[in-house]
This record gives sequence, C-alpha cells and structure tokens, in this order.
Amino acid sequence: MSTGLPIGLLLVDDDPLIRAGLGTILASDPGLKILGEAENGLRAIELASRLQPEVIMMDIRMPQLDGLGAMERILAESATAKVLILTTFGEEEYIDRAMSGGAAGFMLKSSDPEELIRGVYSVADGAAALSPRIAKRLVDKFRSVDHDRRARAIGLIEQLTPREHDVLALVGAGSSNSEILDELVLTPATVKGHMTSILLKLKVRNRVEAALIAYQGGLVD
Amino acid sequence: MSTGLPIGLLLVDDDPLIRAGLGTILASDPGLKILGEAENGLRAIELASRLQPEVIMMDIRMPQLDGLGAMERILAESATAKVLILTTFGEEEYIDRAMSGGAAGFMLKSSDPEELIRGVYSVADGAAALSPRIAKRLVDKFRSVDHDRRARAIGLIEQLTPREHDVLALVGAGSSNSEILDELVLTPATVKGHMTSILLKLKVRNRVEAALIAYQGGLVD
DNA sequence: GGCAGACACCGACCAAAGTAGGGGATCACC
DNA sequence: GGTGATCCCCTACTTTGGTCGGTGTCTGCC
Repeated sequence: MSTGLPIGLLLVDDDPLIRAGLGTILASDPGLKILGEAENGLRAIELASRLQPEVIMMDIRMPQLDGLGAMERILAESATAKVLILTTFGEEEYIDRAMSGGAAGFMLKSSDPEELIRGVYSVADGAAALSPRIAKRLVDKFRSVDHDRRARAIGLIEQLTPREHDVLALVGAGSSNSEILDELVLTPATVKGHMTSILLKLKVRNRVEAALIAYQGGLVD
Repeated sequence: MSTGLPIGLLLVDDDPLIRAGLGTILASDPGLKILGEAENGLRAIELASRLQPEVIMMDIRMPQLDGLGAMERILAESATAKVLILTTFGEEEYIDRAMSGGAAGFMLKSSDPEELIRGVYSVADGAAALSPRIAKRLVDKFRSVDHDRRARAIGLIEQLTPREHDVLALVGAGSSNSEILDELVLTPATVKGHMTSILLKLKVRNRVEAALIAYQGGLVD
C-alpha cells in the first residue's frame, strides 16, 4: 500500500485554526507529510485529484459541499485514497452515512494527538480507525440490528422438524409451493401440510411472516 | 461508572507467560489494578463473581470453558463487568459471536502496550475498544450486511407510486390483503391491483419476495 | 405385544393471492 | 381541446395457499 515512507495527507476543514492545529500535530510525526489543505468540499475534490494523498482528514460540516458528499465523489473517482472523517462531539449521527459511503475511519476531533496519528497509520494500512465512542455506536448497531430478532427467530426455527426446516428455507427464498414440491419431490398436499405445521410452530399467520423469520434466522443466503 | 480511581482488572488466559506479560504491561499504569488471574473459563466465572472486576481481559481459546462461553455466563450474572476479548491474529472469525455476546472490546494480543491500556480505559468508560484490523472487519460487515441489498431494495422501492408504497409497507409487515384493505380502506380488488403493479416493478414473482425487499429497504419497523 | 408420540406423507375442500382488463380523474404538453 | 401518461380504483376469472382430517412408519416405553 504505502508508496514510499511518508504518508501523504490532505487536511479538509473550514476552520483555519483547526487546520493549523491538525497540521501541527500530524506534521510532528516524521512518517506523515501534509500535501495540502482545503477549506470546503469542492476544493477537497480538486486537491484530492491533483495531490493524490493517501489519507484525507475530512471535516463534515463545511460550506459549499460537506465532507460526506465530498468523500463520496472522491471515492467514486479514485479508489486509492482513504478518508478519515473527523467530527465534533455532537455529530455522531453521521456514522451510518460515512460508513456506507466508504469512510476508512471516523474519529472525534477531541482525540489525543497520538490517537489521531495512530488512526492515520491504521487507515493507510488498510485497517479502520474509530474513536472508542464511535466504535461503541457501531458495535451497538451491529448487535441490535440483527441480534434481538435473530435470537428469537433462531429459537423458533429450532422447534421445526428437519423436513419443515427444509420447507421453511425455501419459503424464505420466496419459493412457491409448487417450486418447493419440485425441489423436495413431494405432492402439493405434503408441502401444504408442512406449511401448516410451520405456521403453527412459528406462531405466524401466513407464509410471508414465516419467510421473514427464516430471513432473520439466517436460513437464506 | 468508575467507583474510585483505580480500575480493577481480571486477567484470563491459559498461558502463564501471556498472563505475566499482560500483567506487567497493565500494572505499569497507575490507574489500573490487577485483582486476579484465571487460567480457564470456569475459574474466570468464579473469580469474576468474587473479585467484581470492572474490566476482564479474556482470551478465547482455553481448556474447560472458552472465553466466549465464560463471557456469556459472566454477563448473564453481572451486568457491570466489561469484557475485553483478547485474540491472536488468526481468530478474527469470533468477532460476531463476541459482539453478539456483549463484549465491550476485541483486541489483538499483538497490540502496542499503550493501545491495550487505552483500550482498558475505553471500555471502563462505557465505550468500545477495537483493534484497527478488527474495526475494519466490523465496518465491512456493517457495510455489506445491509448496504448492497439495501441499496438495491431502496432503488426498486423508489419506482413505486405512493399508494403502492403504502401497500408494500403492509405486505412487508406480513399483512394479508384483507388486512391491507381494512387499513387503507379499499376493495379487495384494488389492493390486488396494486400488488400486481408492485410485483411487476420490483421484478418479483410473489408477495413473499416483495416483503423481503420491503424488509431490506427498511419499510418495516 | 400394545400403546403413545413424533414424523413424513397425502386428498378434498375452502380462502386468499394474483392476472387481465377496463373506467375515470388529473396533469402536462402541444 | 385533443392526446398521452400516470395514478387510483374496480369486476370477473384463474392460480396458489392454507385447513382439516387421515394414513403408514418408526421409536421408545411399560
């Protein structure tokens, strides 16, 4: 990944003081080299293309074009740059969009200098850099997104007999009864019988809800 | 959270050398205090209950009971302890289970000493501690788990008219046509007409697949 | 051996989902 | 003011889904 020794940086923030502070911190490390600074998203896009930095330290709120928008456009052009989003305490709600958009890191501006520097090295290395508080958000999200529903779904699915399990897996994939009987070599009536039993055990009223449980329980894909 | 100044630790690893190394690193920080050590999961459970540590540094592979199993049982009893999973390079596949099980952090044993210490403080503070490489895994998972399917689903759903959107949202919740017509005040035939149009636009064959797309697109919940 | 329970299987019947096609209202554009 | 596009609504018809009841088999148990 690293072209030579020093990692080329681009600093993007609309506040000159913050750029100066960041610059001082990062320039103090001999392995980092600041190639340029930008004061808004549009200028960041321009400089990213011209200077080809390895890591871009990007503020979110800026005039003209915000950091996330700029990041998306930069990543669409150059796959090589890593974007490390810098944020203040109250802006944690942008995590989703930043992560979806391809950010390599998401750190608080209030992080310790060494932590910032470590973060730059991490993302340059292809890993991710997250402030602990941000990491917590991500972990919580990861846990909740599936794992309440998922646990319930798995518990329900465990009640099924092997054959019912087979049928449910196909239902979860959106198969019709005729496709199921074709796959499992059964008569229509048998498939339907299994379905009735499945609906009863999963405590749902129709195959749509059954399919959702199969999906949540990880029976599909 | 923090009761006094020093954070009480419990070290769990079956290798005495690693316990010694960890102990030396962590005891060098005046804000940390090692309350005890355990060489397997069962003993960890016993000591966690007796010593009431704030943070437990937990290895995964151990005889008797592994670290994840021990963590799950410890967290089931005491909600206050934070568990920081320590792992070697090749064991990253346990991330899912660790995070689902309630781990507050997941770090590589090869992390720098300062990074480990920082991790302990982070989890004691209610945040999360992740090694950059682990964080990358989590970020990737977060991105992929939803955001390929999700983007596609949202794109498809955008094609729908407002009324079709309403119908699909209810289908995604597992509603039958009669429930939908009741909710939206329509005749059965109208609901079916909308359904036909929905199936066409989403390019699916039946309401089960439509419901799955609604679910992936975030129309439900 | 008889009996209970779980499982996979099936036929006949009724309910729900999906298809094909059309009416009417609105809006934009020439 | 005619034309086309879009949307919402609807009737009549076919296909699929779901219920109810019942058969044969295997297993474990007294």
